Amino acid sequence: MALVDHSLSTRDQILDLACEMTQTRGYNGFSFRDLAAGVGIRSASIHYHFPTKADLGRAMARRYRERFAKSLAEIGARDTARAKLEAYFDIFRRTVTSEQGVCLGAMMASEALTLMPPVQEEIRQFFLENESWLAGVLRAGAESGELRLDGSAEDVAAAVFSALQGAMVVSRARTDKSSFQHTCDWLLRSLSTN
Amino acid sequence: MALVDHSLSTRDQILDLACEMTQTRGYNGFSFRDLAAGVGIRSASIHYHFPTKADLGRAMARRYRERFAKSLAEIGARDTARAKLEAYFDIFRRTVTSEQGVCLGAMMASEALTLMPPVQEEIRQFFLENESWLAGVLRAGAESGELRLDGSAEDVAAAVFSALQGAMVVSRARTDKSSFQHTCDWLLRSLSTN
DNA sequence: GTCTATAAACTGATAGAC
DNA sequence: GTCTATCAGTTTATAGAC
Repeated sequence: MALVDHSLSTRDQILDLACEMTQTRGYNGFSFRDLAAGVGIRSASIHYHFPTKADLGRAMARRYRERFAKSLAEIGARDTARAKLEAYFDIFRRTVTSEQGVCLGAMMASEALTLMPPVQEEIRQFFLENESWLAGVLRAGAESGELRLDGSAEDVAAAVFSALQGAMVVSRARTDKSSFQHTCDWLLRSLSTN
Repeated sequence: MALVDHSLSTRDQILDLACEMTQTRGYNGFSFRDLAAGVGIRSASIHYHFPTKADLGRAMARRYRERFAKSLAEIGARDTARAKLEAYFDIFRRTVTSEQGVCLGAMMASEALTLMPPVQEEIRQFFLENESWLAGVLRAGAESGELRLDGSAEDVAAAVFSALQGAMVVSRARTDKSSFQHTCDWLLRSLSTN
């Protein structure tokens, strides 16, 4: 578990560990003491950086969303729709394989009723940005003849996004971890014209 | 929240409420006191029916799996593959619309690292049974010419199941709740020959 | 079966010294 | 920024009366 990069600021170490624990155990599955033990300080010191757990939750969700937005902008520079989709799928595959966790957005959405409204809003925005980006990629791919869409770009984007999120969750309960990759492959086949 | 059928045995009332709270708030998002308050007894009395929370978790997971197996057997008697798939999707849509929650299996898989191994095993089995049933439906539909599969029945089953699970999670963070239905529709279109 | 009473551990959080 | 010390509230769980 819980390896932290001690060259980072304490605040970033806390944020990193909190994200990892949320993605693997859930927001209600770790405590300030867990964070303190991982970072190597006392739990009271966590409150200096994040007064309440809700503050920590909001900071996690916002940073995750912002980093994702940056990644999407980078991936958007690729040539083909297929290359963009593959790079996008790769982000989530790294989460599944390295951390053994699920998307922070999916985990927080699952536990949304136990979270403060500002955190819920960050997650809602995260989903919107992902589906909007995906819809753009799909639309362009369909117009260039590279992809075929069985429905509006928005609906297909929501379905593809849902499939990825679900594949991460399902993969956790499986001994055979290759199911995530199989679902990615199937999605690409379903969207391809040839 | 939390309306319980008082004509049932106390044990079943506890189980019902525990399932609902797990599906809406997560396994680590409710306490014995919450259950006691909902059922109308004291938290100590919960321990008479379920000595530990792990026992409660195992009972929830097992009952959910068994009820699902019964539903799958019933749905399997329908005529066409399409009718079976629609009835199957309906099970999950009821979860999304009425309880505003996600599948118990998905929630417990997300929080798996905080659960005892016997509970994890129930969830693993639940996923296997669902995907196996789905693969059977898809295979029969493909052989009869009703469906077209872009891949093995097992892989497509895993992808469809993932998409449904993910659609429930995503739907929770959305103001527009119709996204679940749109994903179901897209799945049916993607699998249909006409 | 449910109750009261209680335990022991843990939770998020604060005050104040260094 | 981090510490010690401490708080009030909550958690799962047990003992024993009714």
